[in-house]
Amino acid sequence: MARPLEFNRDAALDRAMRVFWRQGYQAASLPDLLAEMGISRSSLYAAFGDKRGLMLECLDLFATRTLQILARARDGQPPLEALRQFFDRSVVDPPGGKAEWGCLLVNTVLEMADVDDGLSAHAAARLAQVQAGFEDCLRDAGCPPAQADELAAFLMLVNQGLRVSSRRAQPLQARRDQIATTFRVLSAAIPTEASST
Amino acid sequence: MARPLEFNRDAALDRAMRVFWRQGYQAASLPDLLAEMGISRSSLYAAFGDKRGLMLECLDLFATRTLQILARARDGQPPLEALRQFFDRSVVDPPGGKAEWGCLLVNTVLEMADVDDGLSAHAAARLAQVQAGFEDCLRDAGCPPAQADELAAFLMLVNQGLRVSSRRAQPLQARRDQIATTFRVLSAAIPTEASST
DNA sequence: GATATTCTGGACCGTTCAGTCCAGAATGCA
DNA sequence: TGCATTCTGGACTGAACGGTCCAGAATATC
Repeated sequence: MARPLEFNRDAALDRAMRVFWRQGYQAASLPDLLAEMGISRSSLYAAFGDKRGLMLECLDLFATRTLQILARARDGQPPLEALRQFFDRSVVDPPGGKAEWGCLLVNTVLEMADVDDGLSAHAAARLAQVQAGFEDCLRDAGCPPAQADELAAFLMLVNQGLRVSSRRAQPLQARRDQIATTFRVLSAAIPTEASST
Repeated sequence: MARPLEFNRDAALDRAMRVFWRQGYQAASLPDLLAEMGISRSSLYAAFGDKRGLMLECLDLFATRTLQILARARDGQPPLEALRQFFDRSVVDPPGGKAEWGCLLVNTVLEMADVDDGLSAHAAARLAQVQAGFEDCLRDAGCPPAQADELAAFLMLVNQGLRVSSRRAQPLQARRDQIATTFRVLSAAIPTEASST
């Protein structure tokens, strides 16, 4: 009944996600977050509980966005080509800056393992959802279930590796080559109609 | 000329490396390190400068050990089989506990990117040395130079991915399968005499 | 055994952290 | 216009951080 306005919660969450994405959970201080989100301490604690709760929501948001990117790539395109496009996009799309930030889920799994197992496990679970998305895609491409499972795990392996590469100083072309190698090698292993090249 | 004894510097460094390996740079507090190393604050600062200097030495130690493992695997064994053994060992060898800690270099590249670029770059440079070791191995296996470069990058990609997997809750068998898939797929791509399977 | 030199335990420092709290600003309703 | 209610900036708190310092323990030489 009074002062119904706040800030835009979704926008603030999006900003917070970028801070965690770039700096990691521990190095993202409250002042860092507040400055980027453009709100004050009280507002953050009222809206998100605490730093850890905010992080959990950021992990969910990141996973949702990742799954959306995959779903969009699948729209009206052969499944293998969709996967290739997903990987290409993941390497080329810097969030705005000049340097890549990798994958928030991968970053968090590594940073928080043996530090906050709950956070690490939460990120790992979201990563498993993405892997399930790969598997779905491969079944669509004609893989028998057992092989779809195996190759989805392999694709997740490559995805994880790429996200590490993107935080090393490697030039963009090197990562593109790694993707090309992966799909060249992968196409040869799939007994269905292969994608281009 | 007086009190020449200290603690064993190498042993202390080895202990410190394990703490950084398990917990990461930021979460490893001085009390954590001192307790594990069994020395006191003064001794640490006298011997290693500061926390960051200690970390740099730990990164070097880890890289040296990793290269030694690869060199030992190459001894009297076909190069491709040596690579496979290197990966198998890296997955099976837990440092003592029940959970895997991944790779200190990979962990550090991710954790410290955009937080302490110097540390991240140092770890990345050591990772490049390991990649050069892969490349050397592949040339030995009969790969032409250009392909050795490409496949070494691919192997490093897989290595990075595996180190992430090992910090997720995935069962050991899943990671073994990922390695098997990788080498099955890799063998098909090498135009030399392939390794077993 | 005395002394000079080096090492070590632990108290101490300023800084920064995540989280709490309250006074005051802002708004919907009457 | 005035009140009830909700939001917000910023001061504040206790704890933990990395790093410094010094008094005292320990030893090689004489």
